[in-house]
Amino acid sequence: MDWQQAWDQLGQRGYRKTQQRMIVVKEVFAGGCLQGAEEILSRCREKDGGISMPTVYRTLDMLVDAGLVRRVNLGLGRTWFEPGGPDDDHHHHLVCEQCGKREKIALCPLGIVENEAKRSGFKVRELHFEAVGLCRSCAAKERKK
Amino acid sequence: MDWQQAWDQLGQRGYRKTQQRMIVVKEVFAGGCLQGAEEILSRCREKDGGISMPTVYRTLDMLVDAGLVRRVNLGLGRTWFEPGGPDDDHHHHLVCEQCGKREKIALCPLGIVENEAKRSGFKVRELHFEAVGLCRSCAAKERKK
DNA sequence: TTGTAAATGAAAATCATTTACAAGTAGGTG
DNA sequence: CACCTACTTGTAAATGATTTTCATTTACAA
Repeated sequence: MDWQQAWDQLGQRGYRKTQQRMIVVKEVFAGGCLQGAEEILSRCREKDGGISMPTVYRTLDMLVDAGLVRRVNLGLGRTWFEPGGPDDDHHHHLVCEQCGKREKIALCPLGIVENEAKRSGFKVRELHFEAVGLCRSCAAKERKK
Repeated sequence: MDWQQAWDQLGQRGYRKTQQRMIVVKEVFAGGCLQGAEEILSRCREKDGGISMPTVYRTLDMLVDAGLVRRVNLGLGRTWFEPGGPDDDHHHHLVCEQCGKREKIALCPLGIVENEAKRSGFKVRELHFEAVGLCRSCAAKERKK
């Protein structure tokens, strides 16, 4: 999905088509995975002029609500965003607690979780699934100490 | 493990045995799973008198470091703690985003994640794995709207 | 063009968590 | 036991991401 399709979807949901929102939507869809709000803000400002942080957050909220963007939580006190719905090819990460490097991991337990959840009538909306640890090079450095 | 064993372990690690730390350790081990720092603080104050928030956090940090308590992140802007080491019978949760109810889930993908991670030399230390969604009763209410 | 509900930015508020620092204390030493 | 000193404590302030408030502006239906 490109930003224009997302933009149309927002329109269909009754959101007003403002200049600022368009800028944010464009930038989020231009970026890759795991974009921070701060980073999105500065890219918006660089390329397109005035945008405020609250507007970035508000637009991200509506994109997540609309199922156009995923909110990713790595348990490190910050939130990341990436284009794509919850059912798209979402993926998870190995996060190095030393250097912050993030590696994609192919594995996703969403299916089995949904099955398990179904038993108690629980409806899964978001899956937080990230492994924190040490990447190869940081693990090597650690061993030298 | 009961609180006294944990207490001994802290001693063996060279931590000083202060009144305040003992109170916190007692309370954390008296509580169940997913205790918030705020909740731990107030229980400590109720039963044992003066303790400050920084001391609670500092003690929790050392318990986690010592592998006696787990830090659980549900991606909801807060951190939970529960007695038990990372390798004990740790478990994961279904978290209702509406009413906050948390159900244990038997499933744990730690093994397969470790395998997957090993391929790139990544050493897993902590697994964040929680599903957020709607519990049966909140899902029912949602449908009525 | 106009009215109005929705959206905006600046500044302030939140809220969990952490830090700085002065005052207090555990626990080894003589 | 008295003393020393590094480790701990509590208070108050800092932090940092995110959210709210509110006066001003804007999209868009009529």
